[in-house]
Amino acid sequence: MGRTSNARSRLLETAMQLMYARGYSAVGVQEICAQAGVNKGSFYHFFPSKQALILAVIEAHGQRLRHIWEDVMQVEEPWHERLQRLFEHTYEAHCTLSAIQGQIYGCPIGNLALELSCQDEAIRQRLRETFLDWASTIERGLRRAIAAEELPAIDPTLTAQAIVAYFEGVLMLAKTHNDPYVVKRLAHGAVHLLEAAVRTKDTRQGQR
Amino acid sequence: MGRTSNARSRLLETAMQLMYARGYSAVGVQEICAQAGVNKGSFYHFFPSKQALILAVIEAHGQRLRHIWEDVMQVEEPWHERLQRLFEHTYEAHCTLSAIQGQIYGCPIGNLALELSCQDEAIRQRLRETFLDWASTIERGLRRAIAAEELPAIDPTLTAQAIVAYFEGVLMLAKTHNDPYVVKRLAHGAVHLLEAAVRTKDTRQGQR
Amino acid sequence: MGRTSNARSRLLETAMQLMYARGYSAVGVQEICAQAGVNKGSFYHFFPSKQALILAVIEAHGQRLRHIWEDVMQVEEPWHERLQRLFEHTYEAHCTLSAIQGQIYGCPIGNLALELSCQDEAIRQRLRETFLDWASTIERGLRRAIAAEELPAIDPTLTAQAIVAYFEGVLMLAKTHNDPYVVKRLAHGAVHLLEAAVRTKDTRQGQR
Amino acid sequence: MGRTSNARSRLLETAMQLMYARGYSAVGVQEICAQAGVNKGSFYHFFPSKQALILAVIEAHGQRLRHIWEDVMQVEEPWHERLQRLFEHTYEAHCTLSAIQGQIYGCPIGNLALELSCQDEAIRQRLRETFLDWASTIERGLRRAIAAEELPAIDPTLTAQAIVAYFEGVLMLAKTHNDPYVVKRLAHGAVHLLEAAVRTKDTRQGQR
DNA sequence: ACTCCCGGGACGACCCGTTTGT
DNA sequence: ACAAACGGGTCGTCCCGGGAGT
Repeated sequence: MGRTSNARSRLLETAMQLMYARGYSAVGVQEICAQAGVNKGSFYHFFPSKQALILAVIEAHGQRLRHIWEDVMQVEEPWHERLQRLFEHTYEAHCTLSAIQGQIYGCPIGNLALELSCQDEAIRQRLRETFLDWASTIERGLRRAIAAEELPAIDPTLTAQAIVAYFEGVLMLAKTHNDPYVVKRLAHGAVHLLEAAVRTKDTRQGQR
Repeated sequence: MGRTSNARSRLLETAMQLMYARGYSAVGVQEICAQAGVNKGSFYHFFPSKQALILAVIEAHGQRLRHIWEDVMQVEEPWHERLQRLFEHTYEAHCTLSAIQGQIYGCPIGNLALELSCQDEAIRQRLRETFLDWASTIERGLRRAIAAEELPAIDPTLTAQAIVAYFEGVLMLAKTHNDPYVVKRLAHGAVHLLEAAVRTKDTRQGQR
Repeated sequence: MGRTSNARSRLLETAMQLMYARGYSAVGVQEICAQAGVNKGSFYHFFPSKQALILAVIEAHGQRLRHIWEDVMQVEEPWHERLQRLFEHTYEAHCTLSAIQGQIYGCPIGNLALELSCQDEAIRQRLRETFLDWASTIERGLRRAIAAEELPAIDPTLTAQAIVAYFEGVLMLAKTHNDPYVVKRLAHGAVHLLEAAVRTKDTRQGQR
Repeated sequence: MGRTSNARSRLLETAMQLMYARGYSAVGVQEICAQAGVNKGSFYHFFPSKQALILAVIEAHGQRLRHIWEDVMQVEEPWHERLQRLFEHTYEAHCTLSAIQGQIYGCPIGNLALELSCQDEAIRQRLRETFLDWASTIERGLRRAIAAEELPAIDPTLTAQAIVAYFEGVLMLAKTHNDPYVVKRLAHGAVHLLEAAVRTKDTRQGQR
C-alpha cells in the first residue's frame, strides 16, 4: 500500500485558504508548497497541474457551502426567517474573518467564477455545476414548501437561481466595501425575492 | 506644445477590451502594448504602472455603465418595466458578445471587483466608488418615484444597493453558465425586489 | 535524493569572474547564467536573489585573498620584505591579467566595497567583515613580531588597518591607470608604514 | 544669444549629489532630471549622453577636491601637521554627512574610479588625470619643502602618489565601516609615509 | 536656444507552472 | 519523494532620439 501521507490534504487545505484570500493567479504553486511544507516537485505527484488543484479546491468549497444551504433548507421556520438566517450566518462568518484578517474575501466560489470562467472551460463547468448544485438544493426546499402550501406556486427553479444570484451579488458588494455589515443590511432583499413571488401569485389570483 | 498622440487612448481602449475578456492578471502589459501598437517603453510614459491603467479602465467602464443606469432611470415607464428594460438591454448586449466571441464576460466592474478587491486597496476603493455611484444613480430615481408616489416609502438607499447586487449576481451566473439567456430569465427578480417593497408597505398599511 | 549538480559552483565561479571584471550592476543575472551554461530559471533555485549571489562571491574572494595575507605573515623574513613580497605577488598577478585581458581590475573586494557599500546594508556588512578579517590576520602577525621583538611596540590593530588601506589605495590607482607597475612602484609605502612606526618608537625611547 | 538657463548647472549639481550617494549605474537619467526639475527630453540638449554628464561630474568633483589639497600645501606648518589637517578636515566633513544622511560616501572620485574604470575608457582617463592632478599638487608642495630642506630628498612623485593612495584607501575603509572616525584613527599613517622617508634618509646619512 | 511630449527598443531582476533524472 | 533543470513569462526601467512649440 505504500506510505500514507497527508501531503495531498495539506496542499488542498493550504490552497483553499490562500486562493480564497488572494485568488487563483496571485497564488503560485511554490507558495502553496512552501506553506504546506511540501516539496515543489512533490506537488505534481498529487495533482497533475495547478488546474487540477483548483478543481479540487472548488469541489471542496462547493460542498462545504452546499451543506450550509442544506441546513437552512431543513430547519422548520417560516421561509423569510430561513433566508434571514443564512445571511446572518454569512455575516457572522465574515465578521470573524474581518476581525482576524482585517479583510473579507466574499464567496470563494464566486471569486473564482469571475476570475476564471473565461479562461478555462473545465473550471467554468465545475463552477457552473457548483452553482447548479446549490440552486437545486434550494429548489428542493422550495418545492417541498410549495407542496405543503407554505409558499405559493412560484417557479422554484428560477427563484432558487435568483436567490443564489442575489447572495453572490451581496457578497461581492460586501467584499468590495470590505464591510461584513453589507451582508446583514441587504439580507432583506432575499426575502423580498420570495415575498414578491407570493404577491405576484396573489395578484394573479386576485385578477382571476 | 509637444506632439499630440492618441497612444494613451489606444492603450486604454485595448486594455478595457482585453481585461474585460480575460481579467487583470491574465493580461500583461506587453500584450496590451502589442495590440495597441504602442511600444512597451512608451506605456510607462502614459501610465506610471499597470495599477494606474486598471484604475483608468475601471473609471471608463464605470462611467459607461453609469450612463446606462441613468438612461433607465429617465424613461417614463412603470418601474418594473424600467428594470426589465435594463436587463433586456444587458441581455442583448451579451447576446451580441456571445455571437462574436462565443463567450460572455459578465460585468467588467464585477469581474475586477472579485479579482482584485483583496489585492490592492486603491483598486478596491475605486471599485467601491463605482458601485456607490451606480447605486446613488438608482437611488435618485427611486426617490423621485417615491416623491411622486409611484413607489411606496421604501428605503431608497438599501433598495438601490440590492438592485445593484442582484444585477451583479445575475451577471455572474450568466458568465459562469456562459449563457446570456440567464440574464433574461432572472430579470424578473429585480422587479420583485421593488414589488416586495410595495407589498411590504401595503401590508403595513393593511395592518394599521 | 534529487539530482546532483555543479551548477551552483559554476554560477559562483562565473559571477566571480564577470563581476571582478565589470562590477556588480553591469553584470546581469542572465549573462551569468548564459556564460555558466545554466538556465535562467534555475538561477533562483540556487540563489534566492542576485544579492545572495554577490554575498557568496564576496565570501569566496575574501577567503582567497585572506590566504594570500596569511602566507605572507608566515614566511620567515624581515618584515619589510614580507610586505614587499605581497605587493610583488599582487604586481605579478596583475601583470598576468593585463597581458591576458589588456586591463587590470584591482581588488575584487575593494571594487565591490565602493560600488555597493551605500546601496545595500547587508553587503556592506559582509565587506566590512572581510576587511576586518584581513586586518586581523595581519594584526596577529604583527603581534607575534612585537612579542619576538622583531618590531617595536606599535599599535598592531591600527597598523594592520593602515596596511590594508594602503594596499587598497594602491590597487585603486593601479586600476585607474590600468598599469600593474603602479603596484610595484608604490610597494615601498607599505614598508614605510612600519618603518615609521619603528622610528616613532625610537624617538619616544630617545625622549625618555 | 537666446535664453539663458540654469538647467545645465542644476542637472550637474543634482547628478553630483545623487551619484556621490549612490554611484553611477544606480542613478538613472530620469531620476536626475526629476530631481533637478528638468524635462527628461531636455537632458540631451545639455549633455549628449549620460557618459558626458559623468565626465562633467568628475571634473567638478576633481577640481573641488584639488583646492582642498592646495590649501593644505600652502599653509605654513610642519608637514606632518599639514597632512593631519587634511585628514581632520575630511573627518569633519564626513561627520557632517553621517549626521545628516546616516551614511558616509567616501571619495566621490574613488567611488567612480572603482565602479567605472574597467567599463569606459574615456571615464578612466578622466579619473586618472584627476588623480595625477592631485598628486602633482602634492608633489609641488613636497618639492618646495625639499628645496627648503624641510624634508629630505625623498622622491616627491612617488611619495605624492603614495599619499593619494593611502588617502583613498582610508576613505574606502571608512565608507565600508560607515564610520567617519576611521579617517581620524588612520590619519597618522599618512604622516608615517613621510616620516619613514625622513628616517630612510637619516639612516642613509648615518651610514655614510 | 530651450522646453516638452512622445516615442523606442532592449534589458533589468525575478518568478511562472512543469518536467526530468536520481 | 525531491533537487535540479527548463524556457518563457512578469512588471518595470534603462538610455536615448525626434519633432513640435515657445
